[in-house]
Amino acid sequence: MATKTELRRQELRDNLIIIAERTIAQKGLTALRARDLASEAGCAVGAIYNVFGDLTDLVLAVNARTFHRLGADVAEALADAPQDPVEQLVIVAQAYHRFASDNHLSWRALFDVERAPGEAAPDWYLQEMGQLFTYISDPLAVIFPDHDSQDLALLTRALFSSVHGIVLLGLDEASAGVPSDDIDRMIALVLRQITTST
Amino acid sequence: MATKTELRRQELRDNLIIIAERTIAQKGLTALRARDLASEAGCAVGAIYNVFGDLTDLVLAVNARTFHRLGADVAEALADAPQDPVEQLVIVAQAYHRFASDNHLSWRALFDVERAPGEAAPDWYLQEMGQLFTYISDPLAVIFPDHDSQDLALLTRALFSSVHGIVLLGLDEASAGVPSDDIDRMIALVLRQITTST
DNA sequence: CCTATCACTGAACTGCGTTCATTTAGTAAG
DNA sequence: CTTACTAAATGAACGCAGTTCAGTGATAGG
Repeated sequence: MATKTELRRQELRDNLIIIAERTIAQKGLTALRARDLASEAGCAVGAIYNVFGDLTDLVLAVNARTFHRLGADVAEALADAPQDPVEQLVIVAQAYHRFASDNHLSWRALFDVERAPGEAAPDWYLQEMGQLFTYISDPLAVIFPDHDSQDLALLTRALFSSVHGIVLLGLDEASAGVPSDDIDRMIALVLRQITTST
Repeated sequence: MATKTELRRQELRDNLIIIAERTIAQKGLTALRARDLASEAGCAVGAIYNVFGDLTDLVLAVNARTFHRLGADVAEALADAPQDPVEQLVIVAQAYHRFASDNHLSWRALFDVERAPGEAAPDWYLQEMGQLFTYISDPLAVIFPDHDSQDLALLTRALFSSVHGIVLLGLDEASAGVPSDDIDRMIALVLRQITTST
C-alpha cells in the first residue's frame, strides 16, 4: 500500500496544475518556469519530474482543463438558445469567441504548446475537439437534411476553421485590435450567409 | 566613407538572411541556432549582433521576404484568372493555400515569431497584409457594388480570416492531415456561398 | 607610414529545462 | 520500539540556448 505517498503525489500534481493554470492565465505560456513553479508549490524542481514527464506534460494537463471549460461554456450557451439551428450556430461561435477573449492567454496556450514532431495529438484533444464539432454538426444536420455525412463533416470543419480564424486574427495584437463587436459581426455574417439558401 | 566595412556588413547581412531562410524552410523556426548560423556563415556569433539587434530581427527579415514571395505568388495566380470576381476570390484563396502548403515551415514562421509584448507590428507587415487584403477587397467591390467601404472592409477581413483558419487547421498535424483537395473544397465552399445572393 | 577608431572575435555570462547522486522519509518485519 | 529496506524528495550540477563584452586586429584619414 502506498497510501501516504500516493496521496502526496496526487496532491502535488493537482497543486502544480492549479499553479501552472494561474500562471498561464495571467502571464502566458512563455512565463511558465520550472523553478518558479517549484518555489510556488513549495517543492524542489526535481519533484515536478516525479509527477510529470516534463513541463509540456504539465501544460497539456492544464490545456485539458481549459478545453473542458471551453466545452462547458459552449454547452451552456447552447442550453438557452433558440430553436432555430442557424441561430444556434451563431451562438456557439460567439460563445467560442467569448471564451477566447475572456481567457486569452489560456486559450492561446491550447495552440502554442509545441507538440513533439511526429507525435500524435493526445486522445483527450481529439475527443474534446470532436465534442466541439458536434455542437456545429448537429444544427447543420437540421439545416441540410439532404447532405450526406461526408458533406456535413466537411462543412462542419469549414465552419469551425472559419470561426477559429476570425477569432484568432481578430484577437491578435498584430491586427491592432479588432473591436469585439466586429468579430461577432463577422462570425454572424459568415455563418448566416453560408447556411442560408443552397 | 565606410565603403569596405559597410560592404562587408551588407554582405554578411544578406548572407545571414539567406542561411536563416534556408534553415527555417528546411527545419523550422525552432531549429534556428545562433552558433550554427555563425558557423555556416563563417563568422563569430558576436558578428550576428553587429548586423541584427537579436535573432528575432533576423527572423523578421526572413519573414519579410516570405511575405513578399507570398504576395508575388498570389498576384501571379490572379494574373491569369478569369474575369468572374467570385472565381478570382477562389483562385486567390487557393493560391494562399498552395503557398502555405509548399512553404509550410516558412509560412508558419510568419506567425510563430514572438513579438515583444506591446510592440507594434512592423510597418512592412501591415503593408504586405494590406496588399493581400486588396486582392480580396477588389473582387468584393465588384460583387457588392452597393456596400460601403466599411462593410467591404469587414467582409474582406472575415473572408481572409476564414480562409486563413481553414488553411491553418487543415495543415496542422494535430488534425491528422486533411487532404489538400478537401482544403480547396472548403475554401471554395465558403467563398462561393458567402459571395452569392445576399 | 601612423594612429585613432571601430568592427570582429569567442570565451564568459545568464537563464532555462532537465538529470542524478545524495539525503530523507515511509514501510514492514522482528 | 527498533531496525532494515525501499522509494521518494532534494537541489546542486549539467547541457544548451541567446546574448554580451573585454581584448584584438583591420580600416580609413592624416
